[in-house]
Amino acid sequence: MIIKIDDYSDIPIYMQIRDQIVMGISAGKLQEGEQLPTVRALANEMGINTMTVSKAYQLLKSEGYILTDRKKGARVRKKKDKSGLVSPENKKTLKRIVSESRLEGVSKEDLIKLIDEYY
Amino acid sequence: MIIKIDDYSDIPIYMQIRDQIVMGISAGKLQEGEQLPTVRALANEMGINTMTVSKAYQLLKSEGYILTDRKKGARVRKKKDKSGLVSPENKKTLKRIVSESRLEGVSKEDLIKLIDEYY
Amino acid sequence: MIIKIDDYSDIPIYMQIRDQIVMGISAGKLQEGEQLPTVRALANEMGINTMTVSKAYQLLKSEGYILTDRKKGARVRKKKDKSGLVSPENKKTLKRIVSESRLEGVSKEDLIKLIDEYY
Amino acid sequence: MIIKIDDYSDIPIYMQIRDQIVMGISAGKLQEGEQLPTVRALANEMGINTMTVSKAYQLLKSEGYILTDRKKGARVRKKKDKSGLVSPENKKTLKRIVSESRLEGVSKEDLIKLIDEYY
DNA sequence: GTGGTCTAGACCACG
DNA sequence: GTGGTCTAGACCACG
Repeated sequence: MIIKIDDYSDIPIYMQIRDQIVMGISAGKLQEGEQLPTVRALANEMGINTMTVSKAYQLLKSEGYILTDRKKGARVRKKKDKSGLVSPENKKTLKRIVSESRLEGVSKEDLIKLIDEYY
Repeated sequence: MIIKIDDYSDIPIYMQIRDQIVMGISAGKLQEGEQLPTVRALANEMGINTMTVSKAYQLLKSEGYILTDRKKGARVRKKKDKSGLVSPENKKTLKRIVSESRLEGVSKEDLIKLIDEYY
Repeated sequence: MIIKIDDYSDIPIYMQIRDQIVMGISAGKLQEGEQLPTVRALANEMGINTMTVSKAYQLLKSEGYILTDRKKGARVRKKKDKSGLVSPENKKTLKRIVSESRLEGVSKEDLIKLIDEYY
Repeated sequence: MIIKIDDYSDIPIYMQIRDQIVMGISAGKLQEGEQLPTVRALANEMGINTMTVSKAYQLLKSEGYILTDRKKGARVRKKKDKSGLVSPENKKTLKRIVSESRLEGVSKEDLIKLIDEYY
């Protein structure tokens, strides 16, 4: 899996890494149990500091997306305890996106199509 | 329209103001041509810095949501040239939200219901 | 509240800070809503790096113990959503402590007295 | 006695082995004088490095839990000179656990029940 | 070789 | 002035 950083984004690098790994897991590009690149390898490859990658991994760990093993590095975790709910933060953001899109003349159907495409 | 600020949110205050005004317009709470409170009045009412409100208004202006006039103050603008498209940024965010929700066990139908509710 | 770091402890500095703040809150030394020292102030006072203090604060934030406000810095948060449960990690540790103490000849009553004292 | 290792725990493997042997002794699963498997045998059985098991045994020896004999291997030691005291480290940890549990809404009685259960 | 921790120092947006 | 982010570089325990 290739991780692409947008240098001009307002989203911090460690968060961009985190987001892309989460999306990779959801899309099945990263299989359950699959090994992630080591902190050093990813930092090297991306030309960024190990601390930044480490921050992303620790966030993913605290969120339950990955597990870290002293020997084998980080692996994708089987997510248990699924809440079945959209987080309050995501709900707020979703509401904002719907509002903005509506004002741009996007139809409800088009938004649903996007959900359908991304799901 | 009442604007509520969460001091502890990660979203900057000026952006919270901007977001709520956009949602207010989309929801019809703020009608086209309707006058917004002056920067000073809103800042006073909310107990925040005028610079913060000013920043929100400038952003809204640059995005085409409002018009400012030296005499009449700020007014809701009739949005013309609607693109009919979801912005690239919003698409990315939507994709992230769908991914996270999916991994939390949220069904596609539940996400669509939210779109339906917010639209 | 004074935070004391044990340089010889195996527990990382940022975790010692975190632990002492949690205990301070529990003991009522830090009241709900009370302001914590700024990251820089605490780092200066303790003679350590701001990143280390920042790490402690971010952990406390992610655990729901504190809130950070752009203006006022960090404050003790009213903990909602109390689980009413001892965490699995703490249960394991408690079990280990009981086992070790038992082998040292500590009576059950003495352990209960400690609980009583610390609660 | 079976020793289970959690590869993803923050507790080092050698410490997990040590902890489980201590708890095994306390629970009577390992009797006084009973022989422990050789370092090599345990390492083989668990599929881990002999150095790791060796480290656990050396720690147990230094703590007075086991005795090692070139001929007979490692045996559970009769713990003499019991201090009758909870170690300072364990006291600190206990205090932290009580604080965290209290803030989670755990009652003192529930904590005492746990002590009762584990003792 | 692995992740984890820490420092010194810098720059940034927010307000 | 505040917290947040990032770098370059170092050292550490674990295995």
